[in-house]
This record gives sequence, structure tokens and C-alpha cells, in this order.
Amino acid sequence: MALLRAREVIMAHFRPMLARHDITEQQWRVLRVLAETGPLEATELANRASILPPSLTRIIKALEEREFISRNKVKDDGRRALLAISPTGVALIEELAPERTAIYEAIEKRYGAAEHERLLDMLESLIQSESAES
Amino acid sequence: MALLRAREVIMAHFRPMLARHDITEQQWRVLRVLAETGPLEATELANRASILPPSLTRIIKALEEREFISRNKVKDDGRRALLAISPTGVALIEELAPERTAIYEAIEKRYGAAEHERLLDMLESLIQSESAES
DNA sequence: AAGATGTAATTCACATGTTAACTACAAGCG
DNA sequence: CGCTTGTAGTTAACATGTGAATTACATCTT
Repeated sequence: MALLRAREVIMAHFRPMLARHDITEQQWRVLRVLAETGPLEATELANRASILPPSLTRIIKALEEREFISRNKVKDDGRRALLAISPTGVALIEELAPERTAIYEAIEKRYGAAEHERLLDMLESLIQSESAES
Repeated sequence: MALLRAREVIMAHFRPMLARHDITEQQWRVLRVLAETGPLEATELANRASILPPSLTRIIKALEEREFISRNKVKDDGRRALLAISPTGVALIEELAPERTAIYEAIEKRYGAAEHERLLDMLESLIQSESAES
């Protein structure tokens, strides 16, 4: 599957950066979503980060132990909890941001900025056409 | 990452079929590669199926136990082994082929055949431009 | 209020992804 | 020949993907 291979070659560029800071790709995704969107409940976070609930449970646990995120129970509903990125987490994201941008720009340079954008549009379109199924 | 989500929505269509026959997506990929290409050594098979060696070792073991594939050591080199799909494996692939085709055609119908082909070309191009790095 | 139903999150079991270390064998080199 | 280097495959350790079952809590219904 071309989608699989494409994702592999892209992520290969980011892995050294993530390994240097001892976080996984998924942990990074979770932190980025929280940094960009603000505090979220677990279900919403799982959707936005494309991570399944069982995985998210484990990731949250790991990130909480390292104090990159915090959790606060929602009153009025004992099930839910609001997850928020901590200052430490924000600092990590900000530290990685320049490198992340540089990597993306390098990819765009090789592949072509216009192609890159067109590819993203097509992928979004594909996701739309398929995810709208009953 | 759009690539991740796109892959998810596509594979979601195939999972019920695979679950019915009690094989995983990766096992299916391995069998298809062997069916299409003929007997291969493990390294080559791993590359073609986009599966890492440790995963392939486990998958081969599982497929061997169910007698979907066979392995024969290469004489002159005690390390290598030729992996080949068995008649049982071929039968499984052939049984699934029509359904697989139908699913792809349904996707093309929703997304557009021309779009689909263009997307594949762009993905291949991206893979080329990135995988050629030193 | 008690029971049925629904929902958020977790836990379980197993398969795979990922990196590093390791084994077994081959090929080159002094 | 014995040693080094290289290569194919495996094993180990840990994180995530995946589907099913479970827990805890809410809400609905009567």
C-alpha cells in the first residue's frame, strides 16, 4: 500500500529528532494536539490524534508520569477528565518546533510545494469521501 | 498526519473481510506478495511487504503453522531461506480476490478513478523523492 | 426510586512496530 | 589457516494497534 510506504519515508525524517528527546511519535502527536487545541477530553483527543482509546490510556499515563500533561476530572461527570498540556510540555513542543518546520520545508523542497499541497488536498478529499460512510 | 488517517479509512473497508478469515492485514500482505512474485527470501519479502524483519519473523512463524507458506533453506548459504506460498495459501488469496477487487472498485467509485490514479502517482513520486536520501 | 440502556475510560489478550543486541553463517584478508 | 568484517535472520524489550470485555458513571424509563 502506497499510503503505508509514503508515511514511512516521511516519518523516517522525524524519528531521530523524537528519539533525541525520548518521546514516541504518538506522544508527540498528543502533545501537539493539546498545544494547538487546548484542554480536551480523552475521546476527543483520541479522535484528533488518530489514536485508539487503549493506546491513549497508556500514552496519557506515560506523559503524566513525566509531567508533560495534567488531568482534571470534570465535575458533574465522574467519567470524563480534561487533559491539558503542562508548561513543561509546551516547552518541549516549542523546542522541537523549529526543527519540525525545517524538516517539513526540506521535504517540500525536494517534492515541490505545490505538489505537496495538492497531495494534502487529495488525501483530505479521500478521507472525506470514505469516512462519511454509515 | 493526513497519510495516517487516509490509510485508516481505506483499511477499515478491508478489516471485516480479513477478520472473517482470521488473518491479519500484514499476513495478507505477505501472502499477496508471495502469490504475485513467487518464492522470495525473507529480506526481499520484508522490503516488498513493507514489514520490518522482526515482525516478519513472527508472521512467517504464524503462517507456517497454518501451512499457508513453506520455507526451504538455500543450499550454499545456511543463512538464507526461500519462502513460498502453499496451495492452501493460494486458495485463500484467490478466495479473497473478488471481494478485494469489489472493495477497491467501490472506493474508486466514491472517490473517482482518475483521482485515485493521480493520488497513487503522487504518492509514488513522494516515496521516490524521499527514499533516495543517503 | 429501581432497573434498563448508553457512554467514557480502562483493562485484557494478542499482533505488529521499533530499536538494539545477538546468533549463525559467508566472504575477504593477512 | 585464523581473524576480521559483513550479512541474514532471530531474539529481546518496550510501545502501539486492534478488538473484545469490563468498570464506572449518566441518563432514560417506568
